[in-house]
Formats: sequence, structure tokens, C-alpha cells
Amino acid sequence: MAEKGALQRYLSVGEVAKRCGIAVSAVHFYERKGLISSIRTDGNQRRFHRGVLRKLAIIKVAQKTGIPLSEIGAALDKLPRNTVPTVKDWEHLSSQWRDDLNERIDQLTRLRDQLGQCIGCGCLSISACPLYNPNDALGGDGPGARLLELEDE
Amino acid sequence: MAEKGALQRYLSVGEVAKRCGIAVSAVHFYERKGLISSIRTDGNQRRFHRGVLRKLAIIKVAQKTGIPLSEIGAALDKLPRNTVPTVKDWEHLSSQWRDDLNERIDQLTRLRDQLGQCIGCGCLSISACPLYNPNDALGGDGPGARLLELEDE
DNA sequence: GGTTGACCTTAACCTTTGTTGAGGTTCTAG
DNA sequence: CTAGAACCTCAACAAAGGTTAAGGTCAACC
Repeated sequence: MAEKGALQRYLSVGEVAKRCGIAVSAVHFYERKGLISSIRTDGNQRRFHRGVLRKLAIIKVAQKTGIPLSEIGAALDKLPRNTVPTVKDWEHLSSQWRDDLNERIDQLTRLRDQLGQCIGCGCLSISACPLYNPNDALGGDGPGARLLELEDE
Repeated sequence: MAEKGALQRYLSVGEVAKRCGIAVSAVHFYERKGLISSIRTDGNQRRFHRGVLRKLAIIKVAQKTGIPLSEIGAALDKLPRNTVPTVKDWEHLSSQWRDDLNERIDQLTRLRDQLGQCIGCGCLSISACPLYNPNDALGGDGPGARLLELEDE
């Protein structure tokens, strides 16, 4: 069990899955989607470079921020292939994603605050309620670009 | 055009869709899912009580907070049927959802902060990195309940 | 040398949140 | 009264992110 040396540097799909806390099927899935890659043994079994662990760590973190896999994949594509991503790489990705995160936090915060303001005011019946069109969406059609009018007035 | 009186109190699917800024297909969909309901004309066309507008407003707001339709539907089920939800109803729902929102904001904020802390530290290679298991998930299997170990030792 | 567990592929299925299309009916305006 | 807009149903498709099953190989331990 000791001294596997060089062999120990490659991981089977099961090891990767267990060490990342994800299902084997998910590892397969990520590979199919091109997010990670592997080589094969003579017996056609996948062997993963250890770098895949860090990539999977990045994937998991990014997913928690709500970034879709396609985007994560695009970002990972810019990293050097088949090597462990460096701290520098990670720094670049994470600072970019942090901006996304900040934006989403801001959005949710605005929503929450407006929710709070609207609780007392019966606001939902008023066509000018900020909840109806807080920030995004509905490029002006009609005066006020309201999404909803609840009263017939 | 004037004096439609009582008839004016019911809305066609197209009117509802336009006034809510959603597609007719979405209105159909919400009805199929039991979130809203309608009556039919002799010619089998849907007619909606105006209360549906407020319900749709609630649905839209709740969706922005990330609440799945099933949950929104469950909440709406507790409201009186076929009447316009009252301000009280709305107050109840929105304060509940605001709690959810707050929780999600907190989660994202923690994630962002940890992302920031980890940028400098090369943390992703350390099995104790808080990013790997910030709060939730992985009920203790193994010491430290870590999701990832990136280094072999 | 055989049994068991891990692995392989392909394909189908799942959930969510709708949209699109086909084929047919109803409503409304001129 | 008739044309066109709006409506109807039902079924299929879409995209994301996977899981599950079927049928078959590989590897490792005793």
C-alpha cells in the first residue's frame, strides 16, 4: 500500500468523486461537457490528473454563486490544460466571479428592501410599485413601463 | 366601449398576459400548475377574476427571490380562493419570503467574503478551506467533514 | 479461479419553467 | 357576413444539470 509512487498521481473516477463529494455520474457528466478531462488505462478506465480536484473545487464554488456550467467551462478553458491551476489562475477566476456575486447580492438586497417597504403600503395594488420593475426588464412599452396594473381605476 | 360594467371584471388570457408582462403560454402554464384559476365562457375561453393579477404579481416577485413555483403555489393555496388577496395576505407571504431572501443573501455574502479571503491564500489547496464546506451539506463523514482534499498527503 | 466491487457505454429518464407548433374554434370589427 | 385576431387543446421540444438502468468488462482479493 505504501510506495505506489507515480501511479498514485492518477485518480480513478470513484476516488475523484468521493474526494469531491459528488457522484460518479456527475464526474462523467462534467467530462462529457468538457469541464474536465482524463486519460485512459489499457482497460479503458478513466484516470484523472490530480489537477482535476482543484478544477472540481472551482466548479463547485462557482456553482454556489449561481454561475451556469457553460460559463464555468468557458472560464476553465482559459486555464492551462492538464495541469493543476495555479493560485494566480484561481485569483483571476474568483475575482471575476466575485463581481457576479456582488451583483446578485445587490439585486437580492434591493428586492428585499423593496419587499419590506411594500409590506406596509399595500403597494401591490399600485401600478407604480417599485417591485414591479425594480431594475431590469421591460424596455419601455407604455408610460412608466409598468409590468402590472392591478386596479382597474 | 364604455359601460361594460360587470363584464369588465373578467379578463381574457391575453389581457392578463399583457397586463402582467408575461406570455399567454405562461398564464396557461401557471393555470395548469394550479397557481391560478379561471372560469370559462360558453365558447370555452378563459376568463380571469381580477384577483389573478395580484396573484401573478406575487408569483413574479417570489420568483425573483428564487422561490420555486411549487412553493409559491403552496403558499398561494393558503390564500382565499377566487378573491383578490388582501394586503394582509401579501404581508404574510412577503415577510416569510423575505426571510428566505435574507438567508440567501447571507449565504451569498459569506461565499463572497470567503472567496475574497481565499484569493490571497492559495486556500483551494488546503483541505480546511472554508469554501469547501462553508455552512451546509455533508453531515460528518470523516474528520472535518471536508468536501475536498486537493493534496495527497 | 471465482466472486465481488468498481468501471465502461449508451440511452432513457427526471425536474423546472416554460415555448412552439399543429389543427381547429370563437370573437369582434367592418 | 366574413376576415382576421385571439382563443382552444394537445403534444413536442428546449436547456440545465444531472441520475438511473441495462448490459457488459476489469481488477483485486482470497
